Amino acid sequence: MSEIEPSIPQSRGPADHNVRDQIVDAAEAHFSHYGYDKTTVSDLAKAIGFSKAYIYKFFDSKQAIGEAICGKTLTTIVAAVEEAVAGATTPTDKFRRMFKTLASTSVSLFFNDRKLYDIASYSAGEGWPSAQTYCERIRQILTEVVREGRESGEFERKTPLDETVHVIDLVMRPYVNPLLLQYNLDVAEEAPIQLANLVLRSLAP
Amino acid sequence: MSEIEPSIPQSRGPADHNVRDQIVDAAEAHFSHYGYDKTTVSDLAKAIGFSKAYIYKFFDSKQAIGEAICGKTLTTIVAAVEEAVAGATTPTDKFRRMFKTLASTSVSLFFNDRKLYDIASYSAGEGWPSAQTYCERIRQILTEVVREGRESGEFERKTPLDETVHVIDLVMRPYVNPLLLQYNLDVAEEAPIQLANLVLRSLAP
DNA sequence: GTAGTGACTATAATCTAAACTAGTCACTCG
DNA sequence: CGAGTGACTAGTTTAGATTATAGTCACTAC
Repeated sequence: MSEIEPSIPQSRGPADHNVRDQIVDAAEAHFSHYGYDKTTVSDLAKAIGFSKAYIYKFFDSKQAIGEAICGKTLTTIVAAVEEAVAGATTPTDKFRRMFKTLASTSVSLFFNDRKLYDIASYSAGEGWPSAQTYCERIRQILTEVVREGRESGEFERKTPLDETVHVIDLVMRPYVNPLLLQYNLDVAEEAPIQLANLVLRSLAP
Repeated sequence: MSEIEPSIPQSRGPADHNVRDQIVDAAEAHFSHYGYDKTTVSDLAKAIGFSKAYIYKFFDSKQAIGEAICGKTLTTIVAAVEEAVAGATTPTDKFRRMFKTLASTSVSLFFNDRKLYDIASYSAGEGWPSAQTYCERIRQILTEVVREGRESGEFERKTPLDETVHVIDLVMRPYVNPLLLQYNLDVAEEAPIQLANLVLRSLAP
Protein backbone atom coordinates (compact mmCIF):
# COMPACT_ATOMS: atom_id res chain seq x y z
CA MET A 1 0.00 0.00 0.00
CA SER A 2 2.30 2.77 -1.13
CA GLU A 3 2.63 3.35 -4.87
CA ILE A 4 0.34 5.26 -7.17
CA GLU A 5 -1.41 2.66 -9.27
CA PRO A 6 -2.57 3.23 -12.83
CA SER A 7 -5.82 2.11 -11.19
CA ILE A 8 -7.76 0.21 -13.81
CA PRO A 9 -8.40 -2.96 -11.81
CA GLN A 10 -10.56 -5.08 -14.05
CA SER A 11 -12.67 -8.09 -13.44
CA ARG A 12 -12.13 -11.29 -15.29
CA GLY A 13 -14.35 -14.13 -16.32
CA PRO A 14 -18.14 -14.07 -16.20
CA ALA A 15 -19.55 -11.06 -14.36
CA ASP A 16 -22.40 -13.10 -13.03
CA HIS A 17 -21.12 -16.27 -11.50
CA ASN A 18 -21.76 -18.12 -8.29
CA VAL A 19 -18.06 -18.38 -7.43
CA ARG A 20 -17.54 -14.66 -7.97
CA ASP A 21 -20.24 -13.99 -5.42
CA GLN A 22 -18.68 -16.46 -3.02
CA ILE A 23 -15.37 -14.64 -3.35
CA VAL A 24 -17.00 -11.29 -2.73
CA ASP A 25 -18.86 -12.61 0.30
CA ALA A 26 -15.75 -14.18 1.77
CA ALA A 27 -13.77 -11.03 1.08
CA GLU A 28 -16.36 -8.85 2.74
CA ALA A 29 -16.32 -11.02 5.85
CA HIS A 30 -12.54 -11.27 6.00
CA PHE A 31 -11.76 -7.66 5.14
CA SER A 32 -14.29 -6.50 7.67
CA HIS A 33 -12.85 -8.71 10.38
CA TYR A 34 -9.11 -8.77 9.73
CA GLY A 35 -8.67 -5.83 7.38
CA TYR A 36 -7.49 -5.69 3.79
CA ASP A 37 -3.79 -6.07 4.54
CA LYS A 38 -4.09 -8.96 6.95
CA THR A 39 -6.29 -10.94 4.59
CA THR A 40 -4.41 -13.00 2.03
CA VAL A 41 -5.83 -14.22 -1.23
CA SER A 42 -5.13 -17.73 0.03
CA ASP A 43 -7.36 -17.03 3.03
CA LEU A 44 -10.21 -16.21 0.67
CA ALA A 45 -9.48 -19.31 -1.41
CA LYS A 46 -9.52 -21.50 1.67
CA ALA A 47 -12.76 -19.93 2.84
CA ILE A 48 -14.60 -20.83 -0.36
CA GLY A 49 -12.86 -24.18 -0.76
CA PHE A 50 -11.02 -23.48 -3.99
CA SER A 51 -7.41 -22.86 -4.85
CA LYS A 52 -5.91 -19.43 -4.91
CA ALA A 53 -5.26 -19.66 -8.65
CA TYR A 54 -8.96 -20.04 -9.30
CA ILE A 55 -9.68 -16.69 -7.71
CA TYR A 56 -7.57 -15.08 -10.39
CA LYS A 57 -9.98 -16.44 -12.97
CA PHE A 58 -12.50 -13.94 -11.59
CA PHE A 59 -10.42 -11.03 -10.38
CA ASP A 60 -7.44 -9.36 -11.93
CA SER A 61 -5.78 -8.70 -8.63
CA LYS A 62 -6.29 -8.50 -4.91
CA GLN A 63 -6.93 -4.81 -5.38
CA ALA A 64 -9.78 -5.61 -7.74
CA ILE A 65 -11.39 -7.60 -4.94
CA GLY A 66 -10.76 -4.70 -2.61
CA GLU A 67 -12.49 -2.43 -5.07
CA ALA A 68 -15.52 -4.65 -5.20
CA ILE A 69 -15.85 -4.56 -1.42
CA CYS A 70 -15.14 -0.84 -1.35
CA GLY A 71 -17.77 -0.26 -3.98
CA LYS A 72 -20.32 -2.19 -1.95
CA THR A 73 -19.45 -0.23 1.17
CA LEU A 74 -19.73 3.14 -0.51
CA THR A 75 -22.95 2.08 -2.18
CA THR A 76 -24.41 1.69 1.31
CA ILE A 77 -23.73 5.36 1.99
CA VAL A 78 -25.15 6.41 -1.34
CA ALA A 79 -28.28 4.38 -0.64
CA ALA A 80 -28.76 6.10 2.73
CA VAL A 81 -28.33 9.49 1.07
CA GLU A 82 -30.78 8.63 -1.69
CA GLU A 83 -33.31 7.51 0.85
CA ALA A 84 -32.89 10.70 2.86
CA VAL A 85 -33.36 12.83 -0.22
CA ALA A 86 -36.40 10.85 -1.31
CA GLY A 87 -37.92 11.31 2.13
CA ALA A 88 -37.75 15.10 1.96
CA THR A 89 -40.21 17.40 0.27
CA THR A 90 -38.60 20.73 -0.59
CA PRO A 91 -35.20 21.05 -2.28
CA THR A 92 -34.02 23.02 0.75
CA ASP A 93 -34.93 20.15 2.97
CA LYS A 94 -33.46 17.67 0.54
CA PHE A 95 -30.14 19.42 0.64
CA ARG A 96 -30.12 19.62 4.42
CA ARG A 97 -30.93 15.96 4.80
CA MET A 98 -28.55 14.93 2.07
CA PHE A 99 -25.59 16.59 3.70
CA LYS A 100 -26.48 15.50 7.19
CA THR A 101 -27.13 11.88 6.23
CA LEU A 102 -23.98 11.68 4.19
CA ALA A 103 -21.85 12.71 7.12
CA SER A 104 -23.64 10.73 9.81
CA THR A 105 -23.71 7.54 7.75
CA SER A 106 -20.02 7.86 7.03
CA VAL A 107 -19.19 8.57 10.65
CA SER A 108 -21.22 5.60 11.72
CA LEU A 109 -19.33 3.43 9.25
CA PHE A 110 -16.11 4.77 10.68
CA PHE A 111 -17.01 3.71 14.18
CA ASN A 112 -18.91 0.51 13.48
CA ASP A 113 -17.01 -0.97 10.57
CA ARG A 114 -13.64 0.55 10.91
CA LYS A 115 -11.83 -2.02 8.80
CA LEU A 116 -14.14 -1.45 5.85
CA TYR A 117 -13.92 2.28 6.38
CA ASP A 118 -10.15 2.05 6.14
CA ILE A 119 -10.41 0.40 2.75
CA ALA A 120 -12.72 3.17 1.58
CA SER A 121 -10.31 5.74 2.94
CA TYR A 122 -7.36 4.12 1.26
CA SER A 123 -9.37 3.84 -1.92
CA ALA A 124 -10.10 7.56 -1.86
CA GLY A 125 -6.43 8.32 -1.23
CA GLU A 126 -5.32 6.28 -4.23
CA GLY A 127 -8.13 7.45 -6.46
CA TRP A 128 -9.51 3.97 -7.07
CA PRO A 129 -12.44 3.90 -9.49
CA SER A 130 -14.79 2.82 -6.70
CA ALA A 131 -14.09 6.01 -4.80
CA GLN A 132 -14.31 8.14 -7.90
CA THR A 133 -17.63 6.63 -8.84
CA TYR A 134 -18.85 7.33 -5.34
CA CYS A 135 -17.88 11.00 -5.50
CA GLU A 136 -19.48 11.34 -8.90
CA ARG A 137 -22.67 9.77 -7.67
CA ILE A 138 -22.85 12.18 -4.74
CA ARG A 139 -22.33 15.04 -7.13
CA GLN A 140 -25.10 13.73 -9.36
CA ILE A 141 -27.52 13.65 -6.46
CA LEU A 142 -26.45 17.14 -5.49
CA THR A 143 -26.93 18.37 -9.06
CA GLU A 144 -30.42 16.95 -9.08
CA VAL A 145 -31.32 18.66 -5.82
CA VAL A 146 -29.94 22.01 -6.96
CA ARG A 147 -31.70 21.80 -10.31
CA GLU A 148 -34.96 21.01 -8.61
CA GLY A 149 -34.47 23.96 -6.28
CA ARG A 150 -33.87 26.22 -9.24
CA GLU A 151 -36.93 24.98 -11.04
CA SER A 152 -39.13 25.51 -8.02
CA GLY A 153 -37.73 29.03 -7.60
CA GLU A 154 -36.24 28.27 -4.19
CA PHE A 155 -32.67 28.72 -5.40
CA GLU A 156 -31.10 31.45 -7.49
CA ARG A 157 -30.65 30.79 -11.20
CA LYS A 158 -28.05 33.31 -12.33
CA THR A 159 -24.90 31.29 -11.69
CA PRO A 160 -24.26 28.43 -14.12
CA LEU A 161 -25.49 25.17 -12.63
CA ASP A 162 -22.10 23.48 -12.94
CA GLU A 163 -20.41 26.27 -11.08
CA THR A 164 -22.90 26.23 -8.24
CA VAL A 165 -22.68 22.47 -7.90
CA HIS A 166 -18.92 22.55 -7.98
CA VAL A 167 -18.56 25.02 -5.17
CA ILE A 168 -21.09 23.18 -3.00
CA ASP A 169 -19.12 20.05 -3.75
CA LEU A 170 -16.05 21.81 -2.40
CA VAL A 171 -17.90 22.61 0.80
CA MET A 172 -19.06 19.02 1.20
CA ARG A 173 -15.77 17.45 0.21
CA PRO A 174 -14.32 17.14 3.73
CA TYR A 175 -17.35 15.06 4.68
CA VAL A 176 -17.79 13.13 1.42
CA ASN A 177 -14.26 11.90 0.98
CA PRO A 178 -13.55 9.18 3.56
CA LEU A 179 -9.89 10.09 3.60
CA LEU A 180 -10.73 13.63 4.66
CA LEU A 181 -13.62 12.81 6.95
CA GLN A 182 -11.22 11.14 9.38
CA TYR A 183 -9.74 14.50 10.17
CA ASN A 184 -13.10 16.15 10.61
CA LEU A 185 -14.73 13.68 12.96
CA ASP A 186 -14.72 16.25 15.76
CA VAL A 187 -17.16 18.46 13.87
CA ALA A 188 -18.84 15.90 11.63
CA GLU A 189 -22.11 16.04 13.55
CA GLU A 190 -22.82 19.76 13.61
CA ALA A 191 -20.76 21.03 10.68
CA PRO A 192 -23.07 19.66 7.96
CA ILE A 193 -26.04 21.41 9.55
CA GLN A 194 -24.27 24.73 9.83
CA LEU A 195 -22.66 24.47 6.43
CA ALA A 196 -25.99 23.54 4.89
CA ASN A 197 -27.42 26.75 6.29
CA LEU A 198 -24.57 28.75 4.88
CA VAL A 199 -24.90 27.14 1.47
CA LEU A 200 -28.66 27.65 1.44
CA ARG A 201 -28.27 31.30 2.33
CA SER A 202 -25.87 31.68 -0.59
CA LEU A 203 -28.41 29.97 -2.85
CA ALA A 204 -31.17 32.43 -2.00
CA PRO A 205 -32.65 33.97 -5.16
CA MET B 1 6.15 10.21 15.40
CA SER B 2 3.27 8.03 16.41
CA GLU B 3 1.81 8.54 19.91
CA ILE B 4 -0.61 11.20 21.09
CA GLU B 5 1.40 13.54 23.27
CA PRO B 6 -0.01 15.46 26.22
CA SER B 7 1.52 18.29 24.17
CA ILE B 8 2.72 20.90 26.64
CA PRO B 9 6.29 21.21 25.38
CA GLN B 10 7.86 23.95 27.47
CA SER B 11 10.96 25.97 27.10
CA ARG B 12 13.62 26.07 29.74
CA GLY B 13 16.23 28.58 30.83
CA PRO B 14 16.24 32.21 29.80
CA ALA B 15 13.76 33.03 27.06
CA ASP B 16 16.11 35.53 25.55
CA HIS B 17 19.53 34.03 25.17
CA ASN B 18 22.09 33.99 22.41
CA VAL B 19 22.50 30.22 22.55
CA ARG B 20 18.75 29.68 22.32
CA ASP B 21 18.74 31.67 19.12
CA GLN B 22 21.67 29.68 17.81
CA ILE B 23 19.77 26.47 18.48
CA VAL B 24 16.70 27.75 16.71
CA ASP B 25 18.74 28.91 13.73
CA ALA B 26 20.56 25.60 13.46
CA ALA B 27 17.30 23.71 13.85
CA GLU B 28 15.62 25.73 11.14
CA ALA B 29 18.48 25.03 8.76
CA HIS B 30 18.69 21.34 9.60
CA PHE B 31 14.96 20.63 9.73
CA SER B 32 14.50 22.46 6.47
CA HIS B 33 17.26 20.49 4.80
CA TYR B 34 17.11 17.01 6.33
CA GLY B 35 13.67 17.01 7.94
CA TYR B 36 12.68 16.74 11.58
CA ASP B 37 13.16 12.98 11.88
CA LYS B 38 16.53 12.78 10.20
CA THR B 39 17.94 15.59 12.32
CA THR B 40 19.30 14.46 15.67
CA VAL B 41 19.72 16.68 18.68
CA SER B 42 23.42 15.86 18.50
CA ASP B 43 23.51 17.27 14.98
CA LEU B 44 22.20 20.57 16.28
CA ALA B 45 24.69 20.50 19.15
CA LYS B 46 27.55 19.88 16.77
CA ALA B 47 26.35 22.69 14.49
CA ILE B 48 26.51 25.28 17.27
CA GLY B 49 29.64 23.82 18.87
CA PHE B 50 28.12 22.77 22.20
CA SER B 51 27.29 19.45 23.71
CA LYS B 52 23.90 17.89 23.35
CA ALA B 53 23.25 18.14 27.07
CA TYR B 54 23.52 21.90 26.90
CA ILE B 55 20.66 22.08 24.44
CA TYR B 56 18.42 20.60 27.10
CA LYS B 57 19.16 23.63 29.29
CA PHE B 58 17.10 25.61 26.78
CA PHE B 59 14.53 23.20 25.46
CA ASP B 60 12.50 20.58 27.25
CA SER B 61 12.62 18.16 24.38
CA LYS B 62 13.32 17.78 20.71
CA GLN B 63 9.62 18.34 20.14
CA ALA B 64 9.88 21.72 21.85
CA ILE B 65 12.51 22.69 19.29
CA GLY B 66 10.23 21.40 16.56
CA GLU B 67 7.47 23.57 17.93
CA ALA B 68 9.64 26.63 17.84
CA ILE B 69 10.45 26.05 14.18
CA CYS B 70 6.87 25.17 13.41
CA GLY B 71 5.72 28.35 15.11
CA LYS B 72 8.11 30.42 13.04
CA THR B 73 6.95 28.74 9.86
CA LEU B 74 3.29 29.28 10.58
CA THR B 75 3.97 32.85 11.62
CA THR B 76 5.22 33.44 8.09
CA ILE B 77 1.83 32.45 6.74
CA VAL B 78 0.02 34.60 9.27
CA ALA B 79 2.21 37.55 8.32
CA ALA B 80 1.36 37.13 4.65
CA VAL B 81 -2.32 36.97 5.51
CA GLU B 82 -2.13 40.04 7.70
CA GLU B 83 -0.38 41.93 4.97
CA ALA B 84 -3.00 40.90 2.42
CA VAL B 85 -5.81 42.01 4.72
CA ALA B 86 -4.11 45.29 5.46
CA GLY B 87 -3.69 45.93 1.75
CA ALA B 88 -7.41 45.64 1.05
CA THR B 89 -9.99 48.34 1.48
CA THR B 90 -13.48 46.85 1.90
CA PRO B 91 -14.25 43.93 4.24
CA THR B 92 -15.43 41.98 1.19
CA ASP B 93 -12.10 42.46 -0.45
CA LYS B 94 -10.30 41.72 2.81
CA PHE B 95 -12.04 38.42 3.10
CA ARG B 96 -11.30 37.45 -0.48
CA ARG B 97 -7.64 38.32 -0.19
CA MET B 98 -7.35 36.70 3.20
CA PHE B 99 -8.64 33.38 1.98
CA LYS B 100 -6.70 33.44 -1.25
CA THR B 101 -3.42 34.47 0.37
CA LEU B 102 -3.78 31.91 3.09
CA ALA B 103 -4.10 29.09 0.61
CA SER B 104 -1.52 30.28 -1.88
CA THR B 105 1.08 30.97 0.80
CA SER B 106 0.54 27.55 2.29
CA VAL B 107 0.72 25.84 -1.08
CA SER B 108 3.89 27.69 -1.86
CA LEU B 109 5.35 26.55 1.44
CA PHE B 110 4.35 23.01 0.55
CA PHE B 111 6.25 23.11 -2.72
CA ASN B 112 9.21 25.25 -1.76
CA ASP B 113 9.93 24.17 1.80
CA ARG B 114 8.45 20.72 1.91
CA LYS B 115 10.40 19.59 4.96
CA LEU B 116 9.19 22.51 7.04
CA TYR B 117 5.69 22.00 5.71
CA ASP B 118 5.79 18.41 6.91
CA ILE B 119 6.57 19.56 10.43
CA ALA B 120 3.63 21.94 10.31
CA SER B 121 1.44 19.17 9.01
CA TYR B 122 2.54 16.78 11.71
CA SER B 123 2.10 19.52 14.26
CA ALA B 124 -1.48 20.04 13.13
CA GLY B 125 -2.15 16.33 13.27
CA GLU B 126 -0.88 16.05 16.82
CA GLY B 127 -2.52 19.24 17.98
CA TRP B 128 0.72 20.88 19.04
CA PRO B 129 0.27 24.31 20.62
CA SER B 130 2.04 25.98 17.68
CA ALA B 131 -0.62 24.69 15.30
CA GLN B 132 -3.44 25.56 17.66
CA THR B 133 -2.15 29.06 18.11
CA TYR B 134 -1.96 29.39 14.36
CA CYS B 135 -5.56 28.31 13.86
CA GLU B 136 -6.69 30.68 16.60
CA ARG B 137 -4.80 33.54 15.02
CA ILE B 138 -6.42 32.91 11.65
CA ARG B 139 -9.78 32.85 13.35
CA GLN B 140 -9.01 36.16 15.08
CA ILE B 141 -8.19 37.78 11.79
CA LEU B 142 -11.36 36.37 10.30
CA THR B 143 -13.40 37.64 13.24
CA GLU B 144 -11.98 41.10 12.75
CA VAL B 145 -12.84 41.11 9.06
CA VAL B 146 -16.38 39.91 9.67
CA ARG B 147 -16.95 42.42 12.44
CA GLU B 148 -15.74 45.20 10.25
CA GLY B 149 -18.03 44.05 7.48
CA ARG B 150 -20.96 44.08 9.86
CA GLU B 151 -20.14 47.53 11.10
CA SER B 152 -19.86 48.91 7.61
CA GLY B 153 -23.19 47.32 6.73
CA GLU B 154 -21.67 45.09 4.05
CA PHE B 155 -22.46 41.88 5.95
CA GLU B 156 -25.66 40.76 7.62
CA ARG B 157 -25.93 41.22 11.39
CA LYS B 158 -28.69 38.87 12.48
CA THR B 159 -26.62 35.74 13.13
CA PRO B 160 -24.43 35.84 16.24
CA LEU B 161 -20.90 36.82 15.31
CA ASP B 162 -19.39 33.67 16.84
CA GLU B 163 -21.67 31.46 14.83
CA THR B 164 -20.90 33.21 11.57
CA VAL B 165 -17.19 33.08 12.19
CA HIS B 166 -17.34 29.44 13.18
CA VAL B 167 -19.07 28.32 10.02
CA ILE B 168 -16.72 30.32 7.82
CA ASP B 169 -13.90 28.73 9.75
CA LEU B 170 -15.32 25.35 8.79
CA VAL B 171 -15.30 26.34 5.14
CA MET B 172 -11.71 27.52 5.34
CA ARG B 173 -10.47 24.64 7.44
CA PRO B 174 -9.34 22.40 4.56
CA TYR B 175 -7.04 25.19 3.42
CA VAL B 176 -5.96 26.49 6.81
CA ASN B 177 -4.93 23.23 8.40
CA PRO B 178 -1.68 22.04 6.81
CA LEU B 179 -2.62 18.43 7.44
CA LEU B 180 -5.79 18.85 5.39
CA LEU B 181 -4.38 21.14 2.72
CA GLN B 182 -2.21 18.29 1.44
CA TYR B 183 -5.31 16.52 0.24
CA ASN B 184 -6.74 19.63 -1.38
CA LEU B 185 -3.75 20.74 -3.39
CA ASP B 186 -5.56 19.96 -6.61
CA VAL B 187 -8.13 22.68 -5.98
CA ALA B 188 -6.17 24.96 -3.66
CA GLU B 189 -5.78 27.66 -6.28
CA GLU B 190 -9.35 28.18 -7.42
CA ALA B 191 -11.33 26.83 -4.47
CA PRO B 192 -10.61 29.78 -2.14
CA ILE B 193 -11.87 32.21 -4.77
CA GLN B 194 -15.06 30.29 -5.41
CA LEU B 195 -15.65 29.53 -1.74
CA ALA B 196 -15.07 33.18 -0.87
CA ASN B 197 -17.82 34.09 -3.30
CA LEU B 198 -20.14 31.56 -1.76
CA VAL B 199 -19.40 32.78 1.74
CA LEU B 200 -19.84 36.41 0.74
CA ARG B 201 -23.19 35.66 -0.87
CA SER B 202 -24.28 34.03 2.36
CA LEU B 203 -23.14 37.08 4.27
CA ALA B 204 -25.26 39.48 2.21
CA PRO B 205 -27.49 41.58 4.45
C1' DG C 1 -13.56 -26.89 -24.16
C1' DT C 2 -14.40 -26.01 -19.17
C1' DA C 3 -13.46 -26.20 -14.24
C1' DG C 4 -9.85 -26.24 -11.40
C1' DT C 5 -4.99 -26.76 -9.48
C1' DG C 6 0.19 -27.46 -7.69
C1' DA C 7 4.35 -25.68 -8.25
C1' DC C 8 6.94 -21.70 -9.18
C1' DT C 9 9.00 -16.67 -8.95
C1' DA C 10 9.63 -11.97 -7.88
C1' DT C 11 8.32 -8.86 -4.61
C1' DA C 12 6.75 -7.36 -0.16
C1' DA C 13 6.16 -8.10 4.70
C1' DT C 14 8.18 -9.64 9.07
C1' DC C 15 11.57 -10.63 12.43
C1' DT C 16 15.75 -9.81 15.13
C1' DA C 17 20.15 -8.40 16.61
C1' DA C 18 22.98 -4.48 16.42
C1' DA C 19 23.37 0.54 16.20
C1' DC C 20 21.48 4.88 17.31
C1' DT C 21 19.06 8.53 19.68
C1' DA C 22 16.37 11.28 23.21
C1' DG C 23 16.85 12.63 27.45
C1' DT C 24 19.21 12.66 32.35
C1' DC C 25 22.57 13.46 35.88
C1' DA C 26 26.50 13.76 38.47
C1' DC C 27 30.21 16.08 37.54
C1' DT C 28 34.13 19.63 36.24
C1' DC C 29 36.06 24.12 35.60
C1' DG C 30 36.55 29.01 36.11
C1' DC D 1 27.38 29.79 41.45
C1' DG D 2 26.74 29.35 36.48
C1' DA D 3 28.36 27.58 32.08
C1' DG D 4 29.08 23.44 30.06
C1' DT D 5 29.90 18.29 29.48
C1' DG D 6 30.99 12.88 29.26
C1' DA D 7 29.00 8.92 30.20
C1' DC D 8 24.96 6.42 30.88
C1' DT D 9 20.17 4.10 29.94
C1' DA D 10 15.72 3.02 28.14
C1' DG D 11 13.56 3.07 24.22
C1' DT D 12 13.61 3.33 19.21
C1' DT D 13 15.32 2.82 14.51
C1' DT D 14 17.82 0.26 11.10
C1' DA D 15 19.86 -3.28 8.22
C1' DG D 16 19.65 -7.41 6.38
C1' DA D 17 18.56 -12.15 6.58
C1' DT D 18 14.12 -14.89 6.52
C1' DT D 19 9.56 -15.81 5.58
C1' DA D 20 5.11 -14.95 3.44
C1' DT D 21 2.32 -13.35 -0.36
C1' DA D 22 0.55 -11.83 -4.97
C1' DG D 23 0.25 -13.31 -9.21
C1' DT D 24 1.38 -16.72 -13.30
C1' DC D 25 1.44 -20.82 -16.01
C1' DA D 26 1.60 -25.25 -17.62
C1' DC D 27 -0.92 -28.76 -16.46
C1' DT D 28 -4.80 -32.51 -15.16
C1' DA D 29 -9.43 -34.38 -15.24
C1' DC D 30 -13.69 -34.43 -17.10
